Amino acid sequence: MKNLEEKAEKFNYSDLNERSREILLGIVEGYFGTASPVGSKFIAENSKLNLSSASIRNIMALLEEAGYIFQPHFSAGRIPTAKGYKFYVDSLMKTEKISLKEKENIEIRLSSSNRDLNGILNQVSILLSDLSHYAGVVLAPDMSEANLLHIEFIRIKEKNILAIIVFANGITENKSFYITKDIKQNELTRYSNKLNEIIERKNCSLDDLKEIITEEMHSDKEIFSSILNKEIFSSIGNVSGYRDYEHYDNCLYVGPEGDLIEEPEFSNNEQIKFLIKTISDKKNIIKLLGHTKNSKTKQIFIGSEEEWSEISGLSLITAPYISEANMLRGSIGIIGPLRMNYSHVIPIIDFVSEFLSGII
Amino acid sequence: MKNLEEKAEKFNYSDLNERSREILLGIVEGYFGTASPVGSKFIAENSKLNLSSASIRNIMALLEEAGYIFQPHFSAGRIPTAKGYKFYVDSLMKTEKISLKEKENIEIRLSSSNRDLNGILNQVSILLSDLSHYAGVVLAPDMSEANLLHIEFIRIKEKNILAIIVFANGITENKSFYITKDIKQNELTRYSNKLNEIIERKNCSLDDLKEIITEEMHSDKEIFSSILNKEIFSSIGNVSGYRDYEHYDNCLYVGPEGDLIEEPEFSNNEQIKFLIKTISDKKNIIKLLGHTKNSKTKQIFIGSEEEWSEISGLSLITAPYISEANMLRGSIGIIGPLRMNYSHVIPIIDFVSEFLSGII
DNA sequence: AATTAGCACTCTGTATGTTTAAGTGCTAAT
DNA sequence: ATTAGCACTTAAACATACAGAGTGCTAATT
Repeated sequence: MKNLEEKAEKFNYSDLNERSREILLGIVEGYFGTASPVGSKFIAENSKLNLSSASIRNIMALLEEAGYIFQPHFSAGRIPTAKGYKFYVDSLMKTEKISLKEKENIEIRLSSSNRDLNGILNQVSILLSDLSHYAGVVLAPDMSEANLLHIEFIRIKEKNILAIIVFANGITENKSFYITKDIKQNELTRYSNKLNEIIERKNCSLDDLKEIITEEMHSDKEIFSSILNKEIFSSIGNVSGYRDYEHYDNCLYVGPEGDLIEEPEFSNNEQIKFLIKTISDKKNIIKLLGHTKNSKTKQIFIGSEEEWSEISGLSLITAPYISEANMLRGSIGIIGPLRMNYSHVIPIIDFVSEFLSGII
Repeated sequence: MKNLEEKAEKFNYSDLNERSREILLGIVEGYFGTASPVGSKFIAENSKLNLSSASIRNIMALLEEAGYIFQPHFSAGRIPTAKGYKFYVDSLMKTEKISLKEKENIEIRLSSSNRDLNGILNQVSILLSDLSHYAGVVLAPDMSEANLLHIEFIRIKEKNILAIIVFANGITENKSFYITKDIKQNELTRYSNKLNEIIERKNCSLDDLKEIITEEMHSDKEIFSSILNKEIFSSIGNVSGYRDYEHYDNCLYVGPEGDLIEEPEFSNNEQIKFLIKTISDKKNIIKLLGHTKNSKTKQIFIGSEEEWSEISGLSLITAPYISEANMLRGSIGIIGPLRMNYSHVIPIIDFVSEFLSGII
């Protein structure tokens, strides 16, 4: 059938014609509804197109040849491929508007008085799960560039110091560490007073502070020539575990996946196990969310054998959140089946990422 | 068969005779190994008892009548009931000793320099999962009775204050809140200096501090008659979310359940869903861990239809951890199948709870 | 009196064959 | 260019047969 191949070759992103688009849309949305393969008869009866099932079949053969849909077995209907979903999301889908009720829900749940970073991000992951009925995930921001408000050192016991770092947005980080020589509390206090004075004067980030101190060391030798600088600052230098993948438990928040396992694609035992393992393996999800954190726009990862195989059979919708004032960057996402309700989930992701950007 | 009933009636905890004990042990351990019902022939061949399968069958009928074992269907072997497991754990089991390698592993992984409570408890939950190959859970302690080391108030913005509370063990809590009238930073500093002076003098807990302030208010009106006391103290009064079940996300840490779903009891789809939902529903687990937190000893919850039905089909082994010095109390646990490797898991729970008691 | 060999019986799981329903691709007619 | 019609393919549902595991009971044995 050379003819078929030739025709199919023309089916790329730019020039799927109106009829093919309509049929692909019918297959994707039909599959969303029933979770089972969509046949030509169904399309013939349910689409605007006034065509017989036989004509639909001809076009379906083309769409299959071009890689947008496939048959699980010979006499079954069609299911969208990753390419098919992608085309749907990019060109066919009409996103719903987020409802006022949902908006209010989000605002109420994220306006708690708690300003602890852990608490907020954890809450967001749960919120995303609740709203989408899939699994919400949140990647914590790297705080090293955020503006500081206050630093405090407290002597816990001999040679053991606790650093409390408060950022301008009210978010705090604690870090305890050991030094080689004991320092009394009042000396620590003098040191932190000095740092706070610099912070107030210069309105700077942790990274900035490091540089400034190196300069000022010369002018105020009494305080800055001690072991304080070297040891303390190398310890508090890497707050917010994100940089080291060793401690990746601290930088990814995963909401409950309870509703997700009820989806029909997870009625098979192997698939449910793959789902659980995929969600448990934070490394992969961090990697994908990392992509988005460093980009500036929403991204959609559709897992297939060829691309994003680490989430093969699953879809991950992500968006970055950015606090301009503090240079904070992180990302949020929702993990669901390929057959995800994209038009509902995407506005949620958009709104939450925007709202989160505002409050951190 | 009146005879059977009469004999079975005598089978209670105290007087299972040697032979019955041996057979029950054989069934429990046989079932541990194969995950499928154990028949009389298997016992006849694998136990010390030199009896024919027919004799074994007679006793099995008694054990069944007494409720220690049951048959999933007429011509199947026997499976222990919850009562059977309980008897095994209480009277038949010989616990293994924890290996030196495991001990070292635990010590290394819990000796990180990070003194953040979240970090430690999260790490423990993961550690328990890793060691047991089931799901580790950790209930956070209620900090209201722990001795204080330091309190600090920082003005974030107008009418918005951040309280940093450092406990004597180096664990910190942060809480941001709003007050009705703005207070300048230097007044806040004076106030916290006063509190820290009391803390140093009296070596007290947050609850104690509340009382002391009420007394001292009269002697130092300038500081203590302000709105500081009423508003600030009512805000920092309830640290550590444990008391309010609303925020139960903050007080339970659940380790990865990845290995657990590979157990043969979860090959059925409904069971795997029940497992995921049970583990996701933190409320129930908090309730059970709460039992142990307030008791002083290890506890084993064996979920059946009648008892602990919230974890029906699962087993939860728990132990409290207690820091005598700070009056801190919490509990840890491992969730697994009924057919759990109790003799291996129990020493792990014991060691980890003891070690954790030592470091917090 | 306790134990056991032997046997009929029950139930599950697997293999096998049959039927039904859904859906296709192709050809010939419109 | 479209469609009606048809032969073909496959999965799923159902029925049947059968082997295997394990039981309870009875009669024989120790």
